[in-house]
Amino acid sequence: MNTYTKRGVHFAETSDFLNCSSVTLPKIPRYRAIADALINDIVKKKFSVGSALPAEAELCEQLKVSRHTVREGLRILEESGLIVRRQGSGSVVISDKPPVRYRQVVDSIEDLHQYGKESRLQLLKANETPVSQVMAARLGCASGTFCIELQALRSERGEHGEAGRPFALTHLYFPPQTPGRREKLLNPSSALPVLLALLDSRTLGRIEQTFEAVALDAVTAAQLNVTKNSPSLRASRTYYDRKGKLIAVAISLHRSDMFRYTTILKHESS
Amino acid sequence: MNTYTKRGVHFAETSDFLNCSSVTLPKIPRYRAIADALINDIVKKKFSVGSALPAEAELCEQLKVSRHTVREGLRILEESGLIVRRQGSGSVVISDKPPVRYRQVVDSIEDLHQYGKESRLQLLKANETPVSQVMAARLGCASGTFCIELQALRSERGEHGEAGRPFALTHLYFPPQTPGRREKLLNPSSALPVLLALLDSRTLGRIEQTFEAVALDAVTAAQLNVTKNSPSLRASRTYYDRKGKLIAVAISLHRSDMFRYTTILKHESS
DNA sequence: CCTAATTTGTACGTATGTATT
DNA sequence: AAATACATACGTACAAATTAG
Repeated sequence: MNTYTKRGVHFAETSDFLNCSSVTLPKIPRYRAIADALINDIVKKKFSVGSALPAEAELCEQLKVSRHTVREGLRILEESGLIVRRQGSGSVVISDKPPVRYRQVVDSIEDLHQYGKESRLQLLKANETPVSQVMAARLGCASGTFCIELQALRSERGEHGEAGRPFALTHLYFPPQTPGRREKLLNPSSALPVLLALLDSRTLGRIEQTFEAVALDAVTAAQLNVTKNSPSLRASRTYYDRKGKLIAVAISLHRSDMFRYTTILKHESS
Repeated sequence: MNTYTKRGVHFAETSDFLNCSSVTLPKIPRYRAIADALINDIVKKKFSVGSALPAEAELCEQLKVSRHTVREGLRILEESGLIVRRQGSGSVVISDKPPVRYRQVVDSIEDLHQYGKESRLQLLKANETPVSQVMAARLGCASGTFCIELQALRSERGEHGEAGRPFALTHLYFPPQTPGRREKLLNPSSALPVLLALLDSRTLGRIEQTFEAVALDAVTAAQLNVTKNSPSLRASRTYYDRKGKLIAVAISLHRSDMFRYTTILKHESS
């Protein structure tokens, strides 16, 4: 195949099976056909990951279509995560995997936690403790420094808003905070609003959650009103803001008979 | 606000703070401003869910911009899941929630199951059984009809490819199949390839998975080499094809000390 | 059932702005 | 500073789907 280099990046000629412009395809729009051809070229390694696609103007010429049509096609590749487009620079291939993906969409934090509106969060404790070695690693602070630890209980909501049966006990750990926020987090009356603000969708950028089954220790079992060694679903979540900075680590233990976690994954429509 | 009805749907005037066309905004493109204004109108309930947005041509007039610009703006609303656009019909508001979403992306089925390449799947049993009432509901077939049940064990992969310690026991249930596929699934030597083909990314459209903690019964505990009543992470998965037809139900029980499930959710960049 | 009007989809052309090289 | 390349934005025309009558 014909290849050449321009402005420091490697180029290649596009697939030319589109140039048979006399053939009128049944229903597929031109921009879709262009996208398919380019995707085909990428998965067939005619454009390797890291190399640039021909410029839009060049594609127009090669494919004998308007720039609008080319851009519409490139948009598909961009949305599929195959290329990135940068003004002044060009379009660069960033992946050669065909766009087969499944995704779980979570519309809100409440959605993520799946506790539902029929539950009630109650703050049990708020204190400052020296972090253990394991937690230090997870919180990204030196072991021995003081972190803020909150303990909260989530219960069914009764008819009149009072707490019903408890079903989840959560330990929350915060890395060292600014003095103002530290005060608020340690004060039981102001901690909950601050907590909700910190874990709000406007601040959150990424959440990592891990599920495992554990046997409950005696203390936690008592708090959840079950017998010692009952099986429990443990959800460990690490919250990061949009810049990637760690906000908090939360570890929740659930009564297995009252809580389960469901996700729905859908194939991305092409 | 001024409202009117046309072609059976309720309309309202758009926010007019964009009409001050003499004000040149610093950096925000016009299509973005139009999108923001429309989103604002939707969350402020000026357009209620289920009602139609003004036609593109009308928006052009109201906002004094070209149709291209309006369409670019509407595209943002569509990608955010706030509206659907239908040729010949119009754009209808389908949600008034601000577009805050998190997504988990799973690139493949292996990714979904998180067993890794260091594991080995071994078929234990394959038989046909009358479905219980609960399974009948889940499989969408009449209770009493025969379904195919497979039992498989997933183990660590040893140095030479042999099975190491087992860590997951999976029960698979298939609704009544065509005779040909039924034979293959019941034959231990051909079942695995068929299974993998059925749960391939080309056929799968949707997966629903639920996690909960359970205490292992004596039989399963023995198969996983742990003591009875050990806590176990149970993953129940229902697989559907792209048309929404149920393919199979799988229930996996895991050794809690050898398996946990992690998902990473990222905020969708706007 | 058919026709006309409406509305979005596709596609062309052109010009200018802005970031990168 | 100049050339290159993508982004934004104007305009026009026709196609295809839907809806109204």
